[in-house]
Amino acid sequence: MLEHVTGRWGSLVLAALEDGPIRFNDLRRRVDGVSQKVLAQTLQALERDGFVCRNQRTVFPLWVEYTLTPSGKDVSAKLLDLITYVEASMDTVLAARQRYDSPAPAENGARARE
Amino acid sequence: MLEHVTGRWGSLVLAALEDGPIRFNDLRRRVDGVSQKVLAQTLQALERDGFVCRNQRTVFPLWVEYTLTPSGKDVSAKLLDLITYVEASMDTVLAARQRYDSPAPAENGARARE
DNA sequence: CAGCATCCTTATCGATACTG
DNA sequence: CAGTATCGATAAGGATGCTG
Repeated sequence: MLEHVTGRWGSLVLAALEDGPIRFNDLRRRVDGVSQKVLAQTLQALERDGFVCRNQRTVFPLWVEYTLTPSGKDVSAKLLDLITYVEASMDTVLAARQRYDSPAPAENGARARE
Repeated sequence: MLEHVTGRWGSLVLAALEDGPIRFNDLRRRVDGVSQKVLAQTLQALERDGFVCRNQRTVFPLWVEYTLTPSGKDVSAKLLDLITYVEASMDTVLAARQRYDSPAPAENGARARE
């Protein structure tokens, strides 16, 4: 169940829902890269868990909009906090990766723990 | 890169590292269900991203311990906030699932519970 | 102890086509 | 528009055996 919210798509969908009600295809465009199949699955899982609310219009023109439930908002806020932090750390992370990927550093006086 | 920290194993590993330095096999026991292969992969990804620090003892008895870096601590804290909230919502979520999974409510007049 | 290499089984995802 | 159904590719994950 944690994976529903922390997983790749779950977190992006919850984040995208932050800005209010949104319809399926708009959401799909917003969450760039998600296929409609996966988006449907993700939304169903989140709805089942009570984090998003599905609101269907049954007369023409018909559409479905999704919103966050109260607990969905809580989760989404915490998620966004995390995502924002991680995005802000991008540069640092990329630098860390280069250090990690580059050839072994020269030996100076410092040693690993003994 | 976000998936490294939000993914199933990444988040659990970061959360497990909250309590301070821990060795590989202890970590493996702590993060219940992770295989050693996946744990090694996860740790490498997190180390590469600069969220965890690997500290290897090169003399006998040899072991490796992992700790959170400063940014790792930040991420871990935010993650733990989320995990704690989600865990606390378990009951609510399970109830929501039962509602979702139960047979469709009658369509005219008689409504399920609303 | 920590971790790599290999094989093999699943789960996940994308593309496509079709329905209410 | 908002999905469902099916198929095939591919990536993730487990089991086992081996190494510094």
